[in-house]
Amino acid sequence: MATMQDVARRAGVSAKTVSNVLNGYPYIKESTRARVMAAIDELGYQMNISARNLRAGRTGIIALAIPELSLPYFAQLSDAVIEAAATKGWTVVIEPTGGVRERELEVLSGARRHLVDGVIFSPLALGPDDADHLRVDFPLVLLGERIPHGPVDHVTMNNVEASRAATQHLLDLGRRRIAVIGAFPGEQMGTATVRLNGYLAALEAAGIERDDTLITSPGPWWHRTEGAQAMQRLLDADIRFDAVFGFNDTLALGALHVLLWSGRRVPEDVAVVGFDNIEETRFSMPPLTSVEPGRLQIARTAVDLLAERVGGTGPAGQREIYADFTLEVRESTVGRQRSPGGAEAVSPPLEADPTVTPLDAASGR
Amino acid sequence: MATMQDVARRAGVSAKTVSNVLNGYPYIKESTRARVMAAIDELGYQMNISARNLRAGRTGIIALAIPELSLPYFAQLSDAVIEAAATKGWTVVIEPTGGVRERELEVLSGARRHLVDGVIFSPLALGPDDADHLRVDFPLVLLGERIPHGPVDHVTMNNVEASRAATQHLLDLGRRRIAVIGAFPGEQMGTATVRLNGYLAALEAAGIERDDTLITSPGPWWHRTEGAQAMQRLLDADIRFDAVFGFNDTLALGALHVLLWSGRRVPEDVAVVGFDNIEETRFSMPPLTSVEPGRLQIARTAVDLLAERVGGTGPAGQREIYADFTLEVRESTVGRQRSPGGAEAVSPPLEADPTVTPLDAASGR
DNA sequence: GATACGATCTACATCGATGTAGAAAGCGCC
DNA sequence: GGCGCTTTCTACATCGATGTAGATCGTATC
Repeated sequence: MATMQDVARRAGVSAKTVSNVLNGYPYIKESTRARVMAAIDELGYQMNISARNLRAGRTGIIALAIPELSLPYFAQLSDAVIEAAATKGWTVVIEPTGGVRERELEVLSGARRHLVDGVIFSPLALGPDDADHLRVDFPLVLLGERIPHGPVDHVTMNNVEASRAATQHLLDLGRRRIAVIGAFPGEQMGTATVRLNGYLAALEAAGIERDDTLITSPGPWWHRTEGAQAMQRLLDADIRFDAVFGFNDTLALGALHVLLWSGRRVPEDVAVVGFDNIEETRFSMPPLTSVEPGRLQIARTAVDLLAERVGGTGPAGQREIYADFTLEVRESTVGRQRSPGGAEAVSPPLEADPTVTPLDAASGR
Repeated sequence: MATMQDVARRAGVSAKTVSNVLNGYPYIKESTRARVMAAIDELGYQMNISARNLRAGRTGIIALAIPELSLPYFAQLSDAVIEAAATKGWTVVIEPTGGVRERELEVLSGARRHLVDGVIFSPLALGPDDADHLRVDFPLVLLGERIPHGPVDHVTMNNVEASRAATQHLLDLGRRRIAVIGAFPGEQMGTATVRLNGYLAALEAAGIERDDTLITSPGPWWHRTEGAQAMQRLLDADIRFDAVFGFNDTLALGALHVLLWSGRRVPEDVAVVGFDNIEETRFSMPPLTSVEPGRLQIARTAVDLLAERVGGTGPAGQREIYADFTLEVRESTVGRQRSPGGAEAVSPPLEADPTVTPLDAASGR
């Protein structure tokens, strides 16, 4: 494979001049630049990244450490991070930790310090007590709410506010007995805790008393099946409610399914809200109202913060940034909104959604 | 950061000796090795990957080019590839092409030739006519069925056989009118085509005549909603059928939903089969019988083949490898299988499944 | 005691791009 | 004619690990 030397020889200049051309050094005659570019083309020259990295002390690669790609939220987040990183000329390696404590600590041990310029880390096993482990000697940006006020830059969303808004939406619709699916008493700090707080805050502001029979704790697993079971228990216990708030979409979808199964009408009898705005929410029947956590913004912000750290710019202290959430209101709370044309169909609407491209929707293979 | 020289000085040996220790060179006195290891520990030395790569001409990184991480199949495949690569000491960068032709061609242009040792490529936009583009000068392994007999190593599953087996399973249950969801007449070659072929082969072997009213073409998008719509059209048209074969799981799940909604019993009135064995199939109600395409095997095989090419071993000609599929039989075709204990529940069974870890199931965040 | 050989270690060049320092050429100006 | 300045380009060392060639020291062999 051709090297910079080869190009230089062919263009009749020094290797450094080729380097200068490629790096946009200004003091180069147009004729020289043209000769160099021609030589590059003719030889099909491509720069050796390893050599450049060795010189520069940078690799142009960042790591994204997440629990698992199989979780839709993280898959979609990864897509967004890869895209954001690409605009900076960065490549991303994804490091699935499995949410295993040991492997999360390994991420922080810097085993890949030399491979990557920085790390974006979304812990699942580590908690507030592990904040000290975050004092590492490489650029690090933290995601999520497991470690609220650690010593590093942190991007998250305002879960409390988002959860409060989702609850408020239900209150605004006149619902007064709102069941919760997803509480997790065993948790020291995390998603379940903050989302419950938001829910309680909304109730309190509305002057509604907390009713613990409405708050179900399906455990740490937040699959459809747990949502379904929790809903079944509510129904079996004859608890009365007119709305359900699932702390993530899969819980909500599981609950939705059991509701319909049991003959309830959604949203007439029971309104349902989820959280995360995974793609499936648009395709459930009825489509599920959900909180969009600002995935894209989180991804971009995390990459930007990391870039500043890598570049040595940015303030001394750590930063906390909250992405903007939005509530995506769909039929599961407000019912069929008859459009002017008034098309009728059993399946959910098919309008193009900005985040749905043909590809996104392509075959499962 | 400490270099090999620093370690060498501290241990009182030459840099090369440190290198030899780290690379398992056999002729080293135990005492020397110990001193070196001690020095490494004391200095917290970590090897500079860029330098090693420059010397070795390898990077230890491979690229995985896929359409989108948001598609569950590819997310799960990526997880598997990352894991398989890790056992070889390789790191994976994922390159989402969006299924866009241009970006797929860019993958083959070798823009990252110097960053990665090889590429595993699952095309979506490219087809059989593009086979020539696959003649690249870096190690490449192809996945999927878009380009059946290209000039490079190829790992796929036997879609025809798998599809035939799924159909046969329905035939074995006594079903004779099997509706298909997922045909795609516009396709030159691809998943829809080969799976339809398998279906037709099974019918023919059973002496059942093809009935085109049973074969629906929901288009290139294979979401739940398309499955639901296709099923609705079948019902509206009063087509009679006793089984449904969805060419992927989301199509099947959408169809399943409409079936239940319309009052059909599954599987008593209609048996349903999907394809891909995505995690959700275990959590639908009833759980969905589906073809497991051998994801893990595909991932491992692809990495192995690539390793051979990178290492320069392996035969001259290209290889075609078909991963073993299995049919995961669940309630959507055979109904509730009463276990000896005979527990009864509305929700799907909760037995631990080897592929479901607590993490895999953890919160959506 | 000389030779051969294995075990153990080292010096040095090398991979390819780039930072540093400075050379060469052209131009304006006193 | 000499000085200073800008533009354009080059030589060389350097980043850190490793392949190559070979030095050194024992020990076994005859």
